[in-house]
Amino acid sequence: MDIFLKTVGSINDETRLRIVRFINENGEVCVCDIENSFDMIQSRISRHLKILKEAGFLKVERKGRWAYYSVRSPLDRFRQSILQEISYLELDIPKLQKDCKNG
Amino acid sequence: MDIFLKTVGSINDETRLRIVRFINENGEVCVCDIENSFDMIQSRISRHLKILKEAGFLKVERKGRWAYYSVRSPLDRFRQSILQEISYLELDIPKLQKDCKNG
DNA sequence: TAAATATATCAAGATAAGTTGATGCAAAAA
DNA sequence: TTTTTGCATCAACTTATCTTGATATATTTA
Repeated sequence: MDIFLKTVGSINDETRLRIVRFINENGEVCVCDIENSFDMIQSRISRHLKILKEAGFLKVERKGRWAYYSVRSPLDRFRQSILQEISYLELDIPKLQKDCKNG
Repeated sequence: MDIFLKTVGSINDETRLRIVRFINENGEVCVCDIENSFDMIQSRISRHLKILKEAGFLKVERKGRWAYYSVRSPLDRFRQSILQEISYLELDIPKLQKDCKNG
């Protein structure tokens, strides 16, 4: 039950809907990619990434000083259906801005 | 997007999970059935029923002074998958107590 | 018509969640 | 080794949500 509430709680916020869909559409991105693409301060983004990760939607991989977030795979049936539902929403998803110094 | 947030927001609360599953398992029940079965005050129950109704999970039918709530039908695919997921949860669902004077 | 019953709603207080700015830390560059 | 960069976390504040008790309304019974 707690993990269920964590899961639905994680998608009960427009900012996180936008972030998780951005990552779903763009694949692996680092925090500064998100920071550059969305107009948000970094602590805010880190917070939401953590929530989405702990809810089972995202995974992180650290390389050097970067943290790369992507959609966790495989996703269970329920989270898949949620992601699909999110993909249908009218949301303002920015274009990926790759201004970080990670090539 | 707003209706999506309303939908996931409505299931982001343990009390509502218990109520919606109770109704799903018992079919049509009135507010006082829920009041008698759960140990909750009536205003609290009414509030949660309203939220679940506005999120598209429940419907009401008024007969005399009673308001009968049941799961809305047909339910779209997404809400169906949510209800199914809720049916798997470890939740304390009371037995139906029919102490109201509606037969 | 008066009292009782079933439900809805509102205001006030309590609790939870989101945003911001500051700070800490580790890896890489100078 | 000092500085810079990328990220995480914390405290303070703001905003949203939940619970309760009081009250309102409508329907039924006495």
